Amino acid sequence: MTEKRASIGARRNPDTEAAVLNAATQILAEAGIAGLRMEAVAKRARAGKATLYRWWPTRGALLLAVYRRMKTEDVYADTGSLEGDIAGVLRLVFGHWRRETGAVFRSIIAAAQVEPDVAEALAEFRLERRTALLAVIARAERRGELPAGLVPERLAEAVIATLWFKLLSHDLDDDPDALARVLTQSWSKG
Amino acid sequence: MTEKRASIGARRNPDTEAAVLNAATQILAEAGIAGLRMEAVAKRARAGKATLYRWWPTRGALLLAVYRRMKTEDVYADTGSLEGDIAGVLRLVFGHWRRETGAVFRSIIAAAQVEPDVAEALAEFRLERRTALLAVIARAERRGELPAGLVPERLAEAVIATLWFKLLSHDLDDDPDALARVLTQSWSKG
Amino acid sequence: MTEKRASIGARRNPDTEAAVLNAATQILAEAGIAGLRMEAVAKRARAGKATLYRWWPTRGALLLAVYRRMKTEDVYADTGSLEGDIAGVLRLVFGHWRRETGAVFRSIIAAAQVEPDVAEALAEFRLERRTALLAVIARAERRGELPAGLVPERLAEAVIATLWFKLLSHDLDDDPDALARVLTQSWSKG
Amino acid sequence: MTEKRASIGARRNPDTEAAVLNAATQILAEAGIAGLRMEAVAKRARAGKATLYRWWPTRGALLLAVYRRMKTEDVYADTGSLEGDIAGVLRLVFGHWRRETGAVFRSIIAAAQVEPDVAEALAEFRLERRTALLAVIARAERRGELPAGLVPERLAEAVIATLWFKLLSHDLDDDPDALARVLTQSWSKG
DNA sequence: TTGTAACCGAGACGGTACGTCTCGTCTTGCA
DNA sequence: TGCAAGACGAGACGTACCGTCTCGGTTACAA
Repeated sequence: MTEKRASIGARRNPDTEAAVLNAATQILAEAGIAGLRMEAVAKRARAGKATLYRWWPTRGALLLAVYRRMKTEDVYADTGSLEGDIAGVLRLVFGHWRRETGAVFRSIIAAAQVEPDVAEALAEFRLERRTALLAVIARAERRGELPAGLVPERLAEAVIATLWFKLLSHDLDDDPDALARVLTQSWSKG
Repeated sequence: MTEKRASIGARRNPDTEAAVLNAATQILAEAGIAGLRMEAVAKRARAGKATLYRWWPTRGALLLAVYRRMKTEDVYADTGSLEGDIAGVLRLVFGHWRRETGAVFRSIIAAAQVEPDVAEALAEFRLERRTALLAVIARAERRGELPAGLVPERLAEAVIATLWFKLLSHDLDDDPDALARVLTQSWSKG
Repeated sequence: MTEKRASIGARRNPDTEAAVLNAATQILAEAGIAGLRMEAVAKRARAGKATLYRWWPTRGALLLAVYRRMKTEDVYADTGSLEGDIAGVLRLVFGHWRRETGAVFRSIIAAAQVEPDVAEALAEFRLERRTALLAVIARAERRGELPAGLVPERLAEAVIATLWFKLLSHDLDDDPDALARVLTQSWSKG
Repeated sequence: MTEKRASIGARRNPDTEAAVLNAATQILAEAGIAGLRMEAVAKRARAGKATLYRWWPTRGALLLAVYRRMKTEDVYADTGSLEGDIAGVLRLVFGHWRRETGAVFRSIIAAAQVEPDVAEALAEFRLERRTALLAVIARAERRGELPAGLVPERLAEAVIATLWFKLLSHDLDDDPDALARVLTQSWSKG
């Protein structure tokens, strides 16, 4: 990393952005969302407060930027069955959240209740996840696996609801297979 | 309202408690959780800040007290079928939340991510609801309605997950019947 | 001491008074006048705040009561000369103040700048001391020791001024003989 | 007056300092030291409390700043005799104190009993005055006016003691000439 | 003998001020 | 010329005491 960042002209300095996001990520890890103070982030990043406010006008904006940088592109593997695929999704997301991003996403849900821009971004995240899940369900449909009457959108939402609920309940160690079984109602097929 | 509240001796004054909870409820309605400042509550209730902190040491404690006072004892009607019963539960809770308590409960979920005491109380609420739902499911079991393999606790949790998700997604006007159908997998019976 | 003091009927309880003054004295010794809080005195004395305020309505009143209880009746010895007598007075008062009452009297002077009742009591103390000093000077006059033109009241005041000044300057270890020499102008006689 | 003061960059704003000291001076004049509350000063000066505490961490520091700004450079006139010079000093100081600074200096003496930084500043004031008085006495010595055995430092201290005593006794209207006569023992020369 | 009056400890009450903290805005001076 | 540095006004935070009050109980004295 450059020892001394400064202006690179009349445009955003990527070094500064990186320093700020790193600082915010560290602080989040150390002190949680309650410790994520604009002033502290600026100080730790050796950035001016004005600079911070210029690019991330609210705590929520900063939070979102951190999360976006952490988020990896999930690829949902094909296990050959809907139940297995859903279990895979749960396992994958729980894994990410347990390792690092869980606390941040939890904070985003909390912040979304207060800051409208975060609420908007959260809605967008939800839709993104929904789209990905619909692809998984469509795959099962192509396999002819879907029971009659199942509405893909409803199932996708139920999966997201389960994910959020487990995150907010601090219960990310629950069994993804059991959860997937409930969601896909496999008992009805026995 | 009493013109003059004050000490009634070396013990808690119920008038003061009522005044504080009323003030907090009003402020929550007017300004949301972000406007729920201890200072503002004390001022509006014409109570001293020390009094406030004596009985409700954190914003979360106050929030919980407000919610507890608003909460009515839900009685889940017997509709004759599990799907109908679950739909009834969703309809009832959505109704309450839409009318008044939704914003407060949303705030509680948000606050629970920061304040441990709120988190604890929220966990307790969750268990309470779970117990009530298990009673509904047990009723269905007695009717011989439950599919083989269904784990009541899992279903109960799925219902709560749906409730929370819809609350946090500001989607309390969704169709309870459709949601209940997904939760109880009625398609498998068609 | 009685384990539990309480009312002894419709009259003042001397045990309570003693407990309060003891508590106040201890607190003054430990924490100075800044630590002399009504609340702290009541707690330490195991007395109710109402009781405290009934008998000592202000901090100043309490301060005065403590000082009055500590003050001993000074007897100014006859050394045979005015200068010696004055030196004796200084030595005696400095001794008292150094040992214990100095801090309290300093607090009284400070409190007198704020609370009128303390100011009044301080004026009274001043007069008391003046009277005692005038007796010493009168003794010298009877010995024919007084220079022509000396106004006894002026000398008495100068002695008190010196006492106060040394107390407020935290300089109670200064030499009483040297001070007495200046006050009685012995150089003029050599 | 400027309508709106604010930051002038990363350094102290003299306008703010002036506003604060003006506010403090006014409040002292109106309500005395008991009314000199940090909160009130901040409000009246339209300054933030943080700003106040940044530059004047204690009430004593504020008091000192006010006094220093009020203090004028005393020039002690040469009357041709020691007694006259001392009388002049007393008259001059009494005059200042009567007009305006007396209450403030009294407050400083009181505050010095509680706050160590004020005590320190007071000691400094004392030394300053002592030095000025020693110059007056040296002038008399050059005139050959000083009695044998007179210790200039002792006389200087006696003058200061008299000044303080009269201030604390609210007796600034006493006759400077009579006081000077006692201090310089003119009776011994008659 | 029985009020009843004043005392007592306790501590809740509405308040005020404290000193700290964070916010978001603003200049300035350095690089 | 863009950024770090940080001063600024504003005001909420949680704490500490203030002086007043009511409580429930105790004791002494008057009726």
